[in-house]
Amino acid sequence: MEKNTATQILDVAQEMVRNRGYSAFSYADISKQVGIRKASIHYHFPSKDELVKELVKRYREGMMRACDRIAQSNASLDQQMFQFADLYRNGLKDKQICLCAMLAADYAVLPQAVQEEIQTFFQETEAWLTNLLQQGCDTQQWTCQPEQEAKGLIAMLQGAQLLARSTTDSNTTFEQVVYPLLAAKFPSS
Amino acid sequence: MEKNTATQILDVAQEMVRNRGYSAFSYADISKQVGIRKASIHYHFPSKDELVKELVKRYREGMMRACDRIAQSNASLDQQMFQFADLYRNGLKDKQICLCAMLAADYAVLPQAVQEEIQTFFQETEAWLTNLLQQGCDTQQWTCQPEQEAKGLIAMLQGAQLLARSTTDSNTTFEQVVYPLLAAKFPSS
DNA sequence: GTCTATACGAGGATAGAC
DNA sequence: GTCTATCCTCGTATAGAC
Repeated sequence: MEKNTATQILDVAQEMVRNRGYSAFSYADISKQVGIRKASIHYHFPSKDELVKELVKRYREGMMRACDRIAQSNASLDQQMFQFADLYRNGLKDKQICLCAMLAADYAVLPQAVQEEIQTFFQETEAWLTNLLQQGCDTQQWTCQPEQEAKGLIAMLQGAQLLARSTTDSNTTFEQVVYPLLAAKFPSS
Repeated sequence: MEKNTATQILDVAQEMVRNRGYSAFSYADISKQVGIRKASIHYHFPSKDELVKELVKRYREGMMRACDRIAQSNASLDQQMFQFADLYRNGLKDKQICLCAMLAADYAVLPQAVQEEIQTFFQETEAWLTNLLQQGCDTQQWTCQPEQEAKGLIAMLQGAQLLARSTTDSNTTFEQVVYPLLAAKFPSS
């Protein structure tokens, strides 16, 4: 099954934003990779702002679907923790960081609609993780303050991706940082 | 004592890069704030690449001086830990993140000379922090694997700054994440 | 050192033909 | 839906006068 043009545009745009940020990608860049003219992109996405807003929305929804798949699996809580972290490691392919981490850096230059999507992304992710930690708390597997802990973990995951960018062995860096810490914090029961 | 023009340019440029990133600031922006014409900036910094390279160099050296001041104070190891974290919290004024965190995000579009400066920044910071942790290890105050732990802490600090950007109460967010974690990990002796 | 003037390309966006 | 053609603005950078 072939992807429609709008989807192709979003796919290419996503890769570019994650690599270069909001200000450093252009319709011309997309044009080359998708194989249509600049003007044609405006048919699908009237403005750059619109395009990026749709992009973040799609990304956010995909993230929540991935989280829900984890929650609905039969995995133990600590396994779920690691699967969540894996979302970030797998995202790191080709040194690309999380779309919303990149856009959090670019926050000051984003149109308001996009800023709001970003906020929602982090709120939802944090809420999901808080819920997972709360379960571990309830069953006395882990001692923790779920909300703070959730914020801290997300900070570490996003930060680890950022650091990994400027390192030759990016995957190694990420794993070196993240997995030992998780293993220490969330022992399997 | 008045600042010379080159310093004023760097100061303004630093604020702009930390706010908007490498691609989203221009000579025109600096021009307005410093009060000279675009062309005059080229006298001090022939190209944007040169300017940013100097900027990162200055920032890196300032960071190392700040770290050395901490190390040479009479503070206990855990106090030094908190003072190090404070460098990041204080840097967060006006939601500006660490210059090198921003440029780590922009890494893919940076000229090579700047990429190398960034790498050096993180290497030096990590080395300094590793050394501090090693001391705590040696005196058996903390049990830890200094290198991994250093990477993890820096990741968390940079990540916390990033998250704090897209939050209304940025300082609160940062402190909520960072201080409880430090207090737990590095109890005062 | 700073200015004016200018070159030249890239960026986002629109109009109108097909 | 996609194209060509075009507009206008902004970006980096240079030349040369003061």
